[in-house]
Amino acid sequence: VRRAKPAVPGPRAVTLKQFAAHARVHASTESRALNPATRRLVADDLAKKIQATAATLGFRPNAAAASLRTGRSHLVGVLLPDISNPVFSPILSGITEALSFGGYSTIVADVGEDVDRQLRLIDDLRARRVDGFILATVHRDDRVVSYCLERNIRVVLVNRSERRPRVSAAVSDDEFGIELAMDHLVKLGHRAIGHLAAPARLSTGYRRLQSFKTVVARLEQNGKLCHLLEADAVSREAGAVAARAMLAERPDLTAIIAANDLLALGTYDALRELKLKCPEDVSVVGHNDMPLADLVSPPLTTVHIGCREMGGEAAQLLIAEIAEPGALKRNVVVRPTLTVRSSTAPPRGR
Amino acid sequence: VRRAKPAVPGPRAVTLKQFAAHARVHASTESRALNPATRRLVADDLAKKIQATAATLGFRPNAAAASLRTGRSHLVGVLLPDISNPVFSPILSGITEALSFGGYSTIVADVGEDVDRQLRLIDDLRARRVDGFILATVHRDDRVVSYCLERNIRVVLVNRSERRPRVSAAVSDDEFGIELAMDHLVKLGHRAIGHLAAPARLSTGYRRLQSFKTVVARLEQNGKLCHLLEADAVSREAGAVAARAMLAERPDLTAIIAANDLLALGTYDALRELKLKCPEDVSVVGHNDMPLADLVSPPLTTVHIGCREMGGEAAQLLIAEIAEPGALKRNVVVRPTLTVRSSTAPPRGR
DNA sequence: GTGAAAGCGCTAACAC
DNA sequence: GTGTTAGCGCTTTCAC
Repeated sequence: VRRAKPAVPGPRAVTLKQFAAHARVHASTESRALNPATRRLVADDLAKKIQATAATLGFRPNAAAASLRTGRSHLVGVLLPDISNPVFSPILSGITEALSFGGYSTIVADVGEDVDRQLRLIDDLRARRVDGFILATVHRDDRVVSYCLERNIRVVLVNRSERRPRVSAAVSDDEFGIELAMDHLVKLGHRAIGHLAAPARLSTGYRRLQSFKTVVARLEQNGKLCHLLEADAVSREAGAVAARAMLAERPDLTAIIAANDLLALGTYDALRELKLKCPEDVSVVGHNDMPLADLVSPPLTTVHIGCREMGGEAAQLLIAEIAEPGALKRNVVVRPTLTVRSSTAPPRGR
Repeated sequence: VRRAKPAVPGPRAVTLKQFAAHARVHASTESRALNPATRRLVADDLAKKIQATAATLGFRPNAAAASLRTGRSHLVGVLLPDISNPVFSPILSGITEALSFGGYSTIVADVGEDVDRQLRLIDDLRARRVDGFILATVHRDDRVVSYCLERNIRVVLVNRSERRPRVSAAVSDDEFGIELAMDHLVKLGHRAIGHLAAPARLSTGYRRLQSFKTVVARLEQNGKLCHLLEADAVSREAGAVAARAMLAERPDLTAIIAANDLLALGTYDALRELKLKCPEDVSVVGHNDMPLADLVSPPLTTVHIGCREMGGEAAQLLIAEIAEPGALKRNVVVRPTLTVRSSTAPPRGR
């Protein structure tokens, strides 16, 4: 951190005291009238009058002073692994909407996968006395979560979750999503299906992979027809690398289920290189239905997740956690659906 | 705003005073050693020792208390018109990176186009004593900017700018971008070119449109061959509506320059409906080169803007503005390039 | 239902 | 170069 110039202090704003004097009431009364939690302590008509003048004159009490006094900030930190992954737009949008409805502002940090950086950011935001965190970054066994738990920091998870249910989380039903994808492909006639998994350290990678195995077993078909490969990262590039490797080893595959849309797009890249056509030669299914998934070529068949909804649920979970830190941890699971577009078709020769 | 439950206060953390006692120094010395701006007031070895222990024990002074004392918060508010527009990912990423390097955290608000909502959010964040704002929302004549100027709030603009140079801004060279697009199409042999403009209340809409007119005039070609239409909004849907109208009126157009990528994607939708092929029947050029522009079908030829860089520049401008509020306003213009992909080709019959 | 007063934790002017 | 002290603006206990 570099601090270039000594930053001139901003203009001092009107204080509660000044404003109260103007309205001919005591600062305490003013404070009580303006705070939703204490408003009922003030005579109803007086409270209304105070709120009205505050609204018209645009007076807002200094949040830093309030925070110093109360130990709470109405600020929430959100840690994202990769803001340029379009799937986080609707998640973030759902989070901020629900939080702002609850009176909270959101500080977003794009921290990447580096756990030490994540920890540093947690400390930065803790110095700001944020009331809690929403993590979209967690591994199945996450040091950041441990760190928060040890320090009594309120935290919930979104999209990804941990192996152990130590904290509340809002996630999609990963197993069911893969079932939807598999059912769809099997109905189309595919038998040699590959799964391009996300790293197993991520719940989305792990659980979708497990589900794939389960479904393969349940179908009682020849498991050898299917194939598995884990990508090194969640990105288009990692998807391309993994898909290339998978198709090199198993050129007989007629369909690939990617653990998410970015990996699916990487698969597109690999297919293009290999001069294979999608869906004619290989069908591809994604996961998440991120914005623009309908516009890529071919439009991507993918497991649709209600991301805004999931973000909103995570926000609610955090608000509940802040209100009652000891309460039981909850797991909110949103049910995905399959959005069929043009990247899937019956296999060649049918 | 609803406040559900009375939110239990978080655990009180270690104070500067306690921590100073632990290190056997006075709180003032501790404070000075920990603050980059006052570190030089403390004996060098002592400062180093204090910083080291603070780092290992993870001590951070309460930012709310510091903010109350200094009137500054090292918080910046960023107002976006539409977080789900992928072009804002790299802009935001550039902003937060540069700001965090300067010691600032970022509060992002997705406020839409509603000016009253924007004003309300400005007030919310002002109550938090943010040190300044970066606006990606402005109109060519913007009430929010006026509001900030009247109240001495530090503010800079990104991506869009105002008609008058009242505040600093980081923008792309809109005129040059259109020139690049036009040159490209003309070289391919197009003569009947349409421009799908963004709303003229936005600088990007206005300036790209003006540039289109200028270039048409300069080419001394038959201006009547060209065509203009302004979309109602910056969205794929508005782009589809406008493109449909444009092609209904002028079926002879062989190319369309959209004022941005979302409008270009809407144009794709319209072409698909009309059973016209891109680029065979109609070439399309976008603007911004947002993430995934290379993956849509066909891959979009578009004016590439260094969005991360632009966001970073905006952050620098705000940091300068905070340090020296009276200083001359600056306009940082990043120069775009043309990224040619597959949505442009020579017109039919050549 | 309203007023008085203390104090949250920090920084910066001042004293030495 | 370090210590002392006052006070930023709010909330909340207590008194009335």
